[in-house]
Amino acid sequence: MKHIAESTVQRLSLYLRFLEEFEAHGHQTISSGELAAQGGTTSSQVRKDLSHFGSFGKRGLGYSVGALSANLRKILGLGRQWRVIIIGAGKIGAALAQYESFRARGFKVVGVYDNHPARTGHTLGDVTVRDQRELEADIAKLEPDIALIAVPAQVAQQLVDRAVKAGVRAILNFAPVPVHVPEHVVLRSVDMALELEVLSYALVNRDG
Amino acid sequence: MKHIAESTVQRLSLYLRFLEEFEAHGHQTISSGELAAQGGTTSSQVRKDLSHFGSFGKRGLGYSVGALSANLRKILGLGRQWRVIIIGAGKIGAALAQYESFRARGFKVVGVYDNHPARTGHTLGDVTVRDQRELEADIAKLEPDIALIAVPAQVAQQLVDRAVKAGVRAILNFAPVPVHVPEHVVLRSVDMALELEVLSYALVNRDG
DNA sequence: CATAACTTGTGAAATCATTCACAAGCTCGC
DNA sequence: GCGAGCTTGTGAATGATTTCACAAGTTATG
Repeated sequence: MKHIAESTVQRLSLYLRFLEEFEAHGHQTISSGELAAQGGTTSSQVRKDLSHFGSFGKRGLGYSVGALSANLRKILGLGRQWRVIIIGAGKIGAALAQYESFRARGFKVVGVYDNHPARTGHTLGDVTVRDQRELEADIAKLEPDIALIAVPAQVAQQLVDRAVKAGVRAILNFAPVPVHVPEHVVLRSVDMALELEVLSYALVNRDG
Repeated sequence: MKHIAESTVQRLSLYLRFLEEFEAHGHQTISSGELAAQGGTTSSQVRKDLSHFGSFGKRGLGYSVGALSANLRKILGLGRQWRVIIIGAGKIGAALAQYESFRARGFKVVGVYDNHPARTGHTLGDVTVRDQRELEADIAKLEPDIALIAVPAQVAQQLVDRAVKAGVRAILNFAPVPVHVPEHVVLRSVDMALELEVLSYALVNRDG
């Protein structure tokens, strides 16, 4: 398959959410224009995005809400439950461990790790925070697909390295520092401080 | 000034961090290649990014670490302290209220709001959670520049609308739903569930 | 001073993403 | 069954971003 832009994948994920809302409201079909309006994009964009994966609509009618959701779930790999561990049980890590939208979308937190004795042993959601020294053994046992990194910037890279070495294939980094992973590992980052700086730039440089 | 791509602004923000680290290590100058290596980009990219704003380097030598940081801080609008309010004091909102990297970068949390009686009155960092009914009056008084939205998806849009109507000019949305703002307001979103779905896609569609 | 070794700044080229525009297909009403 | 009214899927055009390639400027050395 030809390479798909990351921005396309993000939009597919949004489309799926709107479809689920539509489904809940009992709608049977939806047009590219309606999907576009929700996500703040254009109908052409929606059709182009979907066209990379096949023909899901009916001309003159639109898309079947149920069928398109099913296809998007398949494309996005959401047919299964993904196993997630969280490294770092500070404020952010703890919040993520209990974040309802993860569970709702099939991402199950199977482990939380910290190296601070005051934090281990406590229960967050339905897992107990364990010592970071258990990380490698637990990854071997629990076989998580994804690790969320929620530790201070200075130690983020070394914990990414440990998780990757132990077999994790995808990393979502929340530490405010870029981290590096080998070719075969998928990486994304959420840098909240950076987002604020982009807002700062926009406030100071109102262009339009 | 010609319009600057958002991706450029994000990179500038990263460059600034590296420069500060370099500064702390006592280095005087840095080349575009060294800056690029840190951020996982190319030296051309670094030079092109900076060239939109002026000529900051010396041929043959590189960039003065101190001078370039100062310029980037000015470009990004980080010379001042920004006032931030957080709407929603659940797990995520509470974690954001105490997030050290915000403060470190000049973003000061001046108010936190929730409509849940069990949450109001508690102190997070150095502000006390107040009732959401105080929102409009407080915005008029505190004049925050930026509002972080950390409420459930169903009520995100209405709180964005209230904040905007009361005078907030920039929104950082953490609710897992797209929200809409008028022309004159700056908006960015952090959608953590969506990030996981992009990872899911990448894991299922290993292309390269 | 001349040369070697670097490094910037920047047009031009290449790549990537979005928008346009329209033929083709479907449904409905009569 | 036919025309009117929609809507998709998609090549072509446009627009945006990144990479390339190199002239020009700087430092260091002898």
